Amino acid sequence: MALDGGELGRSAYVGARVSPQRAAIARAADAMTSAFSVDDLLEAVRRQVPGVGAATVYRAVSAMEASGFVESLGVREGSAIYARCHSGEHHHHLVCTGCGAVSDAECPVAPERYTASDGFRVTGHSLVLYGQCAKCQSAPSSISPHGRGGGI
Amino acid sequence: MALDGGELGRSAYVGARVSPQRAAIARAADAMTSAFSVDDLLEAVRRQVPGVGAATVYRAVSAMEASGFVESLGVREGSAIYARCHSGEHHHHLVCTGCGAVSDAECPVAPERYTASDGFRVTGHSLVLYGQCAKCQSAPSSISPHGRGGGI
DNA sequence: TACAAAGTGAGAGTGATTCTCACTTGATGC
DNA sequence: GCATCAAGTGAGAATCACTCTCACTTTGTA
Repeated sequence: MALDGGELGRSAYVGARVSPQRAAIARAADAMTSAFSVDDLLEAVRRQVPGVGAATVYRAVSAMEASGFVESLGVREGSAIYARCHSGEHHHHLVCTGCGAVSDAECPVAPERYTASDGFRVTGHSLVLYGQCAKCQSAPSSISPHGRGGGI
Repeated sequence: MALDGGELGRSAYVGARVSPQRAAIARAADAMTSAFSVDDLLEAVRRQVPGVGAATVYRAVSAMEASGFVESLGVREGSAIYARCHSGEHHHHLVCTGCGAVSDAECPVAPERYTASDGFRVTGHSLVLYGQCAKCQSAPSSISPHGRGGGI
């Protein structure tokens, strides 16, 4: 990303004020190469801006999620995890089960393959892809999907 | 489902003991027509077996999830929600945003459409489809997907 | 510069989930 | 039928993520 703090802040908090704390939170989120929890983010932010409160980070994460700057990937070890969205388009995330690295992926859902049972009209979906990044393809896994992930 | 309590219990708790409490929990889960929280399940079970502890239901839900009898659909209003899986095959769930009704759906993910970026090898995925059941297609929605669900 | 709205930090509160422990029950072998 | 042991149970305490409140500060705008 080639955005400075101000640009980053404005794209992270669309229609809201960008305080120094929020700018730091956006920078920290942007710097994350893997999926992160609010706690990870808080720790990273406090390295830049000591004294930032947990409530501030929770509020900022909600705002960034509303702006599409980050996306929730579900829950890991009891806490919500997020990933930075580099694309404004509809897309999903590939999460490495080895190191937690996240990258954006095109949406592989083929709407024509829905079984239109019981008159159900599908309007949206939530998808996370799990697998292994190039680095981890010989290492054991540490993150598990919250559903049964197997068998694409 | 045409399974009696014992059959149901054995399919819900593969390789584990089936106590009367667990059988009741499996029956209650089986009777759920929509997505349910542990609290919903606890309430339903207590109508059959008063005095069942919350910890027992949490343990039973974990066991049922491990057996593939139910599947976690993520989080709604701060608590985990689950749906009964009627198919042992790889499948997903259609969740009605109006009434919470859940039905099984074939997997609409087309593996050939992955963008194989950075050498990432995809081994699994977690997908929930949102929309409206036939009954709700003229009513307002109440459940929201945890990610941005739009734009299939 | 003044002002209103929005953001902040601290800490208490809430609620879901897990853990512990003494007790009970089920499965198994004899 | 009985003994044994592992697994399950219920109660309640503990934990932890997250939210809420409140007094104060900062930001954007006119």
